[in-house]
Amino acid sequence: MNDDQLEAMANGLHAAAARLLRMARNDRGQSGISAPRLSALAALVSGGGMSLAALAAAEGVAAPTMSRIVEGLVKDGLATREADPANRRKVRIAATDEGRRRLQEGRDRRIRALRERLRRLADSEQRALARGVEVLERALR
Amino acid sequence: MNDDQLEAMANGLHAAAARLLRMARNDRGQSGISAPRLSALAALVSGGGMSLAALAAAEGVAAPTMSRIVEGLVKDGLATREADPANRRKVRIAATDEGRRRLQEGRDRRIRALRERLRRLADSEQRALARGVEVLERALR
DNA sequence: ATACAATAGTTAGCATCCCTAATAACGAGT
DNA sequence: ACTCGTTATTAGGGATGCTAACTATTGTAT
Repeated sequence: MNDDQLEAMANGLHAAAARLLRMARNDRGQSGISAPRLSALAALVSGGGMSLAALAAAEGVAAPTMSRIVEGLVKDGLATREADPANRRKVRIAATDEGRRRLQEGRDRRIRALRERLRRLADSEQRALARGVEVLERALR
Repeated sequence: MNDDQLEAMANGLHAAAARLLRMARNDRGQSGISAPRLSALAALVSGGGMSLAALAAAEGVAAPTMSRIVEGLVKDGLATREADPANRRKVRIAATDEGRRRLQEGRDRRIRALRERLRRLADSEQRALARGVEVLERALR
């Protein structure tokens, strides 16, 4: 594909991501957990326990920002924060069972809403989109 | 496609959107305009001048929130805010030439970065993704 | 061993962003 | 004129994000 075609595609992707983002933001109120906390919690669940710096890097935010997000998670019983025995400067942050449960609930709700939209598509469109998503995941990795 | 397949696709889409969102957020610092302001400015440019309520609805935020975003845009010379002559309760918000220029710059940079990633894909993948994006736009409309 | 530098987190302070509730200004109907 | 609805702004509270400054711990060099 030529540059113009690639650019048109990039444009469409950008617009679609913005729309998905808005849907996710509007969902935020339902779960009782803000988007940044939910996202950090997801990183903890999928990546296992990790240090603050690792979590901050994974989420693309500065350490102080993550420190406060974790503070909120701990206060709400969704994560634990304990000193690393080997290196007492480090903290080991991990999701609690409650955190895992709440995360699953929130994700389920968002995914379900999205799934309902996808269900309305024709079968050939669904397959085309599935293929596109596969490619997109590779492209963004 | 069955429910499980649709759900897997929704999951992938969700993850990809989160990644795109993060890329966009990290770009924010380059333009000197925050994401909400950039987004509101884009709505003004594409939709022409509009009232505060219309802009707030278009962006999916409450009126007071949009009032402050517009305040920032006006302060930075990116938009104008003037009373509607026909109904003096309303304000007519519009992008300035400078606003249009800055928006274009920011969007170009983001789109360009995305385009470079897409360029690395095989041609068949590019076509598959283009088709997927078309479908996605229809699904989200 | 002591001094100094590097690393890991937290605190402090500032600028948004987002909301609801209350307020101000205007327009329309009685 | 009075009242009610509409439109936008102000007030106030909670989060998120940053950089700079601080504490605590660990590593290194003399």
